[in-house]
Amino acid sequence: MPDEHSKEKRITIKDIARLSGYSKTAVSFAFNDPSRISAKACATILQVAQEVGYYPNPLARNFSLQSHQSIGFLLPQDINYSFRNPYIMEVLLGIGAVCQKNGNTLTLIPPLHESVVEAVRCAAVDGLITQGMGTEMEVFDLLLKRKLPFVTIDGVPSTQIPSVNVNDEQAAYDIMRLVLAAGHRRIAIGGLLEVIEEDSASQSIQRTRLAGYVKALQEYGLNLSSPTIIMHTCACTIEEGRHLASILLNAKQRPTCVVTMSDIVAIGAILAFKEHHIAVPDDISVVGFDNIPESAYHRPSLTTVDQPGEEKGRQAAQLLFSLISKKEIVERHIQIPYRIIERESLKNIS
Amino acid sequence: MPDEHSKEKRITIKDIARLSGYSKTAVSFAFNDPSRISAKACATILQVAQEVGYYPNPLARNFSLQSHQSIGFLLPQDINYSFRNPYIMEVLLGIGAVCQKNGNTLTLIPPLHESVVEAVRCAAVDGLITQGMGTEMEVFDLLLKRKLPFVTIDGVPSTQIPSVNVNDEQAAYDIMRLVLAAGHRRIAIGGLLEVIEEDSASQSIQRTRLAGYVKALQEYGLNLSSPTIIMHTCACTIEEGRHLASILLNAKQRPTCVVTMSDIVAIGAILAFKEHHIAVPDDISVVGFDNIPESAYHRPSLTTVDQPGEEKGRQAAQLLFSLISKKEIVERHIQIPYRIIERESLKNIS
DNA sequence: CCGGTTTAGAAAACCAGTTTACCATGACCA
DNA sequence: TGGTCATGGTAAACTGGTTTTCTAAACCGG
Repeated sequence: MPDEHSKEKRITIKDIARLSGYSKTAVSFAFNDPSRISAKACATILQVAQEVGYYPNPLARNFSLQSHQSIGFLLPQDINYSFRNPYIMEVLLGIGAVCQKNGNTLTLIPPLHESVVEAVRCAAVDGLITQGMGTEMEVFDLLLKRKLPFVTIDGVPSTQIPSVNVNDEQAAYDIMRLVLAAGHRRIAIGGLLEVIEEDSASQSIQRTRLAGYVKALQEYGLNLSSPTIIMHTCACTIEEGRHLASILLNAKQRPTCVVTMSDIVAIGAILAFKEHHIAVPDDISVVGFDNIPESAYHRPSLTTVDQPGEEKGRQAAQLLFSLISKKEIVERHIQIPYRIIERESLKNIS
Repeated sequence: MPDEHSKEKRITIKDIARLSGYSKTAVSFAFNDPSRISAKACATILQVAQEVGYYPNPLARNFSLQSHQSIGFLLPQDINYSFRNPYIMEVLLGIGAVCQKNGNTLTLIPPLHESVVEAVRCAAVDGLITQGMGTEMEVFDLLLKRKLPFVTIDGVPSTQIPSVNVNDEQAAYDIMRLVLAAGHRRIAIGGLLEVIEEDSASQSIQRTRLAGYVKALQEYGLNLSSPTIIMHTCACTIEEGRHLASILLNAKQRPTCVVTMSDIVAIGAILAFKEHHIAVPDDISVVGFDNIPESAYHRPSLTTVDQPGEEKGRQAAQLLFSLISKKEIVERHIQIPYRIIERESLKNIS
């Protein structure tokens, strides 16, 4: 007898029905709607359940109710990528707070077998939130086909897809104007810039921001092809920020300011500059995007765009729960205010 | 007609069976074990499924398989508490990486109706990981009753419960010795110290660490009742760290060193000291525990105990998956090495 | 050409709840 | 005394898959 409990079966609602002398229905009501049965019956059933340690099986219950009591957060890449970014943690915190309030859990959905689509197919959630996804039509099509409600954060606006964003183009415009007004003309831009190829099928928030940068540059007679504008693709990690900086250090003509699309990249860049004894902002200015908490404490503190991640998460989750419960939706496209935060990392050189 | 699709029912395996001319069984095999049916049948079925956009319902599938394809992370308190602590994020990252590798999702389980027990009852997961929970017997009893595999991180060791820890007592001893060797005798200790009341029913990791502190203190002829030792209860948040500092500022005899049980608390304290123009470490030393990434970047950098959160998460998750799959368990109590990290925040005053 | 094995597929059981539809019983009332 | 209604409870249907068991046909060697 290798396992003395091998015969032991899980206790089910049937057992409680048998033990208490009532029906399955009665047991179900005892747990879910006591008013449907007499107080005596309810007490008896709960008593029996208590004694044998029974509680309705969550899996069966969810199946029967056709609900998971959980919403998902789709990780577009490897978990390392998202979790190392404090901005995303802020977003997650906001989402989590709403989940908690609504008695739901929050399911983090990493790519399955390296595939986001596969993960979405199998996602056991009542709805989900994406962050930073461009127009990955395969994913969205699948979600629509599965009739799974979803909300995008930092996705591409102006579609039928419910979204939460700041006005990214305007924010990008504002910060680039600030940079230009500070006298910078040799400017490096770091972001996921493969989108630059004018392939309109691959929209993304980075491109939206780029449009804002361009608008500002044009007011100063510059554009992305100007010889003093350096563009470099760079994912949102601290390492990529370091890498970006090292590239720029070796550039023939070093830029006077690095405009990044993420604070974490900006901080990575600053760390690398420091290691090479390039002073920020005296030798080179750096600006970010997001305003993560660290940006205020960091030395030098970071000039950046404040977008409230927690608030975005909260709003997205609230919208998602509205969609799930088919409540009347007031507004499917939520825009959160942003603020330009001027701090130490941008120096006026004019 | 308010909803033109109101009649529309979800497509099920039955529909595909009917449309393809095969049985439910065949359809199931087509998706899960194509070798059980002919290539032709499989192709036909998948073709039909593709056309109508069918994919097995995850909820029903999980129910049938009696598996959630997900493990849980139990948030012992409000989500704000955990998510604001980078150490816990490190742990989560480690857990998440293993989930991703195993094709599972990671479910964050906040308290349900303010109750952790209730949350555990309803948790739709195959197993779960707790962090920083003391001997909350109600929760553990419930888990055992539900036969839900689980692993504790930073829990109380020396029980039958699978656990992942560093040697907390030894680590606490080591860092306190370092503090004492640096000449400090007026020492404040910040942690969840309600456990000090000798109520052995309420064990916790904080108490384990306290034992290590006491051991070191005794070697210098001190103990927790010595007039120069100040104890103050303090949860693991940056605000509590600030609060701790403000308390100490008003103490009759200010300590020369603050020993905290968490870097986040240490950083909070340093921020508050700074605001009151108390220099760290010149006016007062501070040491932490965890060695979160910020501790290295912070000014002053933090003397602390390095415990690899990500590694702990990874090990715990691996252990949990072993438990779930009933694999032979090599070791149910994993101890991870720690290191004392000497940096700027502790000053030698002897 | 016969008996045994393999293969392809189908029927039915199973997972563990919730919910609908219905049936007693007794009270109340005309 | 018969009709209506409220109460308390039950049987059966339903959620949508997977898996076991079984059968018919194909295959195969002697």
